[in-house]
Amino acid sequence: MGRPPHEDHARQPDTGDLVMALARRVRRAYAEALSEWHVTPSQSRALRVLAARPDGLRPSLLADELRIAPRSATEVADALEARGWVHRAADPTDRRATVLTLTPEGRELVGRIEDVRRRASEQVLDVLPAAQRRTLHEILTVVVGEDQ
Amino acid sequence: MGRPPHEDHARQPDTGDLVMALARRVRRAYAEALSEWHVTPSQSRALRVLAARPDGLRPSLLADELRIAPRSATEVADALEARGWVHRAADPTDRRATVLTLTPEGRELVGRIEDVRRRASEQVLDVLPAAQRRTLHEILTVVVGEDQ
DNA sequence: CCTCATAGTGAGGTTACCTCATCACATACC
DNA sequence: GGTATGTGATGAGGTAACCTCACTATGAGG
Repeated sequence: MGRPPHEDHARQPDTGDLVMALARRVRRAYAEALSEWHVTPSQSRALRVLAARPDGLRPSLLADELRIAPRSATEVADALEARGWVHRAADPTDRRATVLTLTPEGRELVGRIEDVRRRASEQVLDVLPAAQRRTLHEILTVVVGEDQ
Repeated sequence: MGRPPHEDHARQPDTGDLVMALARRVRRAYAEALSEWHVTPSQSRALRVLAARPDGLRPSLLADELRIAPRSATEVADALEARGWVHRAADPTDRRATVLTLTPEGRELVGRIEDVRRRASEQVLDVLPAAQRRTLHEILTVVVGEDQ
């Protein structure tokens, strides 16, 4: 009963490996850029989501977007509020709920971070000629574009 | 003093974003596969490194390969030893040092995991036609191939 | 042999998550 | 309109996977 391919550890990385390796690099470059403003990666993700929702959103919805537990979204919101980047307001339509909005300082920061982040990922992809970079972008759009 | 592009939150994700999103998927698929054997991702990374070094290696070198602190490599080794997948032996050439080697069970497990892992990443990339998948692989090889 | 570097590890901390329990409020039902 | 049941946020407490710092045992060079 054969399962032969165990033996060959002639390790040619598969595409999944490569994706992971590249992601690690982007993450590193990004995190380094972020550390300048003392923003953790998880905070920056939340800031991005909030920036995309100018009307604000509830912690529970933030949790959905970040794909984390509601309780964890509260935590991220705590941190961002403590830094003065988000504001908690009572939801007028539901007195249990809270609405998170970026403060002006938060919005300002998101703008700066966004620039830096983009630059970080460009830097990693710089080794590619423009045509390949475009191709990569297209292909990735297809893969990621599936379901949401 | 212009910094105009802050305004356009017409969020077209950049390539870095896409890479991260894809990596998240591969990671998810992989982690799910791993959970079947109750192996954590960090353990699986260490197992892979050990499998590539049949002569065994010291915790400090494992740390280098995994790009984590030496102390953390000790921890991973502890966990793997407790599960019976690696063995700690005294280094005959240096009495301070330890050599980590996979046990037969460990080697067996690595083989199985490797199969599953490959399958998981294939599953994510399945949406691509073969030609694009090949192109993706090539491009990623270029980007990642730079310095190790 | 004495100093200094190195290998591994104990102690204790951090980040970013988690679950479970609790409380206030909302909604549905009779 | 009161009661059951659900939902939003959060307190309490836990975990994985890292980290730094301090310590011990050993090695290596002058």
